[in-house]
Amino acid sequence: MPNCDIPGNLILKVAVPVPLDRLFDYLPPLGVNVTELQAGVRVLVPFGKRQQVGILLAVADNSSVRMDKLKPAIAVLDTQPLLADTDIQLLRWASRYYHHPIGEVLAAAFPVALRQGRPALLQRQPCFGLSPQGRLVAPEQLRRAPKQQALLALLQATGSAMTAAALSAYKPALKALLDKGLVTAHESVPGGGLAVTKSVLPANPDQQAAIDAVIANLGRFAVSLLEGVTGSGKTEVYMQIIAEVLAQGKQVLVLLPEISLTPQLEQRFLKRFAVNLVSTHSKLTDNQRLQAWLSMQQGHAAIMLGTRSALFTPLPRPGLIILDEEHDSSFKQQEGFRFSARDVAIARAKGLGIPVLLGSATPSLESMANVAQHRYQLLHLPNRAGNATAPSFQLLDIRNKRMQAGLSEPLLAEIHETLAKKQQALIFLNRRGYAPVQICHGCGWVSRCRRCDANLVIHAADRLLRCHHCGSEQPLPKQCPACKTGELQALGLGTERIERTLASLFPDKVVIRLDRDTTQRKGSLEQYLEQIHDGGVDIILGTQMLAKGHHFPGVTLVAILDIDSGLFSIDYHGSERLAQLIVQVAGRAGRADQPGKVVLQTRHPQHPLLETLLSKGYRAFAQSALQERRQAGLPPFGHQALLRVQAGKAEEPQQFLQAVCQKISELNPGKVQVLGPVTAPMARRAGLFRYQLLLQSPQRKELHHLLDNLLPAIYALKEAKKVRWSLDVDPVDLY
DNA sequence: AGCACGCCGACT
DNA sequence: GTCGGCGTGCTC
Repeated sequence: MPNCDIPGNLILKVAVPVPLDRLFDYLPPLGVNVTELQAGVRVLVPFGKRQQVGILLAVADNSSVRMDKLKPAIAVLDTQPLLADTDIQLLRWASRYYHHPIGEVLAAAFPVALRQGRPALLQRQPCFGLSPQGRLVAPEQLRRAPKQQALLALLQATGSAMTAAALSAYKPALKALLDKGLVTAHESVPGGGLAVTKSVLPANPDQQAAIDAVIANLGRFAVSLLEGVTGSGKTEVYMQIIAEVLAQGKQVLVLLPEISLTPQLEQRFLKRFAVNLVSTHSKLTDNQRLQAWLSMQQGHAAIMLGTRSALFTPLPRPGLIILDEEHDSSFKQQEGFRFSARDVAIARAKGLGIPVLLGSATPSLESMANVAQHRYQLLHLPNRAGNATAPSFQLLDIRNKRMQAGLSEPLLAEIHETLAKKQQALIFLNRRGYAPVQICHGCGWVSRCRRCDANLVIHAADRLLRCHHCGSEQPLPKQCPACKTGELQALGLGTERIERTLASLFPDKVVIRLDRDTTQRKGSLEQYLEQIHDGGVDIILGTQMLAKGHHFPGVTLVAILDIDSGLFSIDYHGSERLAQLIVQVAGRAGRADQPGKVVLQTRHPQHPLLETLLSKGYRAFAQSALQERRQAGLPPFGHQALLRVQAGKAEEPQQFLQAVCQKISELNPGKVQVLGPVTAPMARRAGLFRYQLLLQSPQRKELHHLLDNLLPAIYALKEAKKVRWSLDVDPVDLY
């Protein structure tokens, strides 16, 4: 009955950023020539009682909505599409693949300012960069960059000789390039010209092979995995490939897992490349992010450096996508539109017909499997650059050993020895706070969170008990809240406690703690890193963040205090993460003249994971872990989707998942396995009861076919209205 | 997700 | 008599 043709009327099909997986139809705004409207422009539309900025996806001559329900759009906000058709197709594909509403998926491709309807206006003003000398330079100096680029192209085209005329036209650009070491001037040639060549920058044979392999792929789709140990010179490989892409006049997108790594790489790139470079991350203002996005979208910038959300930046001259530290789980968005930036980057490159370069010292098991199946090309950098030797590992069996606050005596001896040689020690413990729980020795009371299935962590410096899951906190009790008489004790270890122990054991040494609590203040991490590099620190202690990217050349001893929790994780990703963590943390140590030593404290020295990893290396570990995954039918050999639910009363998620299971059985899922419903590993969090249902199939197609039919049914369930639910396709975290 | 409407308890 | 609690329903 609905489908009504409206002769002579054209209908706008608009994606609106609301959690409803459909398009909304509008009449064109008054006075707008509909035939000139293109998909990819923003439109301001009335939506219920409010206004929304939507994206026009199509103009049609019919609507399935009754004519009297159609409202005219308020305004068209752009004269040109902000997204290219290939990117709209990519986003529509991602919406289907992740089963996430199209309007929200499209919104994720835009910087906040554009989502709010601000004009897509590129300003020239707020761009600053670093000069080769590391000084902040103003816009005029940066504006020279296109000339430098043109000069490089000229040299490429004409060989080496520059005429006197070209020399005078490009004098400042040439000087800049000489300063950067990108060109070498040889001698004067007759007529007042100059012989200039592009410098051959140093690359060892492995690096050169990797560079050549990726350059050979330019202009077509291919995925390369650059497996390079820490210090093997991955960045140099990236830069030489980027130089070639830039010489071809194309753009490069570089994705990184963490904002703390962006400035480092940005400085190296700015020193090297004579082109406009922009970077984007969450510490920038909305307008700064808008400007970075627009300068890429309008082709002014040639390189964009950014985190996950930068993936969708429009590229009018796409050349290459690089995704560094590809194993890092922060490439998976963990809320809302739960996409994998790695997987979507590959889909995007395929659509654009360009190569993707994935880099890691510890590639994900998925990528290793793709190499084995010849879907990805493996490029290997097995050696550390500059003769640096790989660190040696030592498993320290701490069973029945005397410990001082988590530090065994042999480890303390190692630390003493290292400090005596004026070298630095790095100590890793992935638990912040003073102690993970407080307990009453008299009555057994424990510091439990009232809203979560978790303990309150002692934060001694703040004199607080704090929940790491919901953030609630209370003053540190001085007497037992239950029996009032028993002695309160701190149970277990956190970085804060280790810090105190180290300070008392090494009173004349400088100990620095790096965790979320000490680096919350903006710029404090950078300050600490500088202090460490200047050598004013003897012991570096910290969590996760030590494992990522930063190199500490003065460190020769690395200790991981507790690896056992990773050995027996409930999530099957645990062993992969532990192996990556061990190799990554180990990579922080050692330099050319001083090989590093890595000490792992464990009560399970015979654990097969450790034996394989330490005696045969990461690749052998990955192979055996993949073998286990294959036997268990787990990813990447099986495919998963996780339905999570939470609500204020325990019955509501239960009833919801029961109804979902009923629907699944009606839809006859074939080979799709249904695991659950079960309570989530943390059954209650922030006062909400949490449950989940895992769907798994050996065939991706079958799983997605089921989801295609199941999702509309879930939206229609009356039980769905009482809960908060979300679907996670290819989950990397089963919590 | 917002934002309405709508029908039952404690306040000026 | 109203203010406001959050259940249910809709958004072209």
